[in-house]
Amino acid sequence: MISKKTKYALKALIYLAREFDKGPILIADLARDERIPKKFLELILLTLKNNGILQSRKGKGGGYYLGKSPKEISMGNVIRLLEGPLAPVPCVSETAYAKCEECLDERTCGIRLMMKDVRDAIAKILDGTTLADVLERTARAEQQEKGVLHYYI
Amino acid sequence: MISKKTKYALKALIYLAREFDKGPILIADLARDERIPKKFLELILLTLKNNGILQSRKGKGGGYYLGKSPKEISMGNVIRLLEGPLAPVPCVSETAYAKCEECLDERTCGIRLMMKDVRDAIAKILDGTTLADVLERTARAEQQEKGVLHYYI
DNA sequence: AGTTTAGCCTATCGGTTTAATAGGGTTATG
DNA sequence: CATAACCCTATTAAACCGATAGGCTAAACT
Repeated sequence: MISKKTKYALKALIYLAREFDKGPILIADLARDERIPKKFLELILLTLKNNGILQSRKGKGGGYYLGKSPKEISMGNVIRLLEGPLAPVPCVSETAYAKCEECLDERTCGIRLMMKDVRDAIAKILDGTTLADVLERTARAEQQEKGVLHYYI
Repeated sequence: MISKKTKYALKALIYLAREFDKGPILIADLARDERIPKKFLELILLTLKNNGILQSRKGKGGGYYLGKSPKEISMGNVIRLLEGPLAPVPCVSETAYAKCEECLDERTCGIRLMMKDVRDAIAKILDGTTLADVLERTARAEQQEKGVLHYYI
């Protein structure tokens, strides 16, 4: 299960994507609208900024905004920043490989082979989905909901 | 990342599968051979037993053994017992659904739609892999290693 | 220049989870 | 009936999570 921190980050990014090209957004506004503890959100936005996902401006009229287009921000990238590697065991991670201490022979470990499949499946989806894709799916689902509502009323 | 507890469980199951139909195995032997803290292993084997994966016999000549054939033990089942739901967010879990507190409209949440894909991909692999499959992949990898070794010697 | 605004940074805290240990209790078998 | 071996509850230390506190720094407007 992913942490609240990561969920907050994703919600913040979606919020900022919706306001893309409309100038900086205040932490306070974002926190209020998405019901995220302000001080906690500060830390999250800061790490996103330090990793090139976001940019910021200080002082009056400042705030946070996307550092690049929603099409260039992959969910895999964001989740790795906040949650760590996608792999279920360190010995199959592509971005943060580490030997499993308790493993005797990594090359013939059956668990590892299975977990590699799992990691690849997760990475394929998360690295292949951009912030723009998430927005689009949301918009499509909203359209569909409206259609269903109309039908029943 | 999965916990040590789950890794220990998987190693223990593989060990017991190798000794399938050869009578009960002592916790102490398993702990020694797989380098798992004995008391910790006791708890793990107990929960596996309480969930029908293992069986045990008490008293002299006792020990643990598989409750069913390796072909009937799915990795998904085992991992869920020790690690909890496979889903990355509770709102897409099939076995332990729960509403995400912070979610305003679940039906149109783009994150949820993406996470559902992730869950399905993970579940497809883990529920589709049995203990017997893991043993077989290990055996195959060992054969290949031997072949490579032979070639180089 | 000075003041306000708003992000930047470090430290801390209570609560929960993880990994491991302790210490007996219970049950079946020889 | 003694003993081997599993069964069960409680406790611990360390790590992590979610959240908060409090000041620092930089930018902008007057």
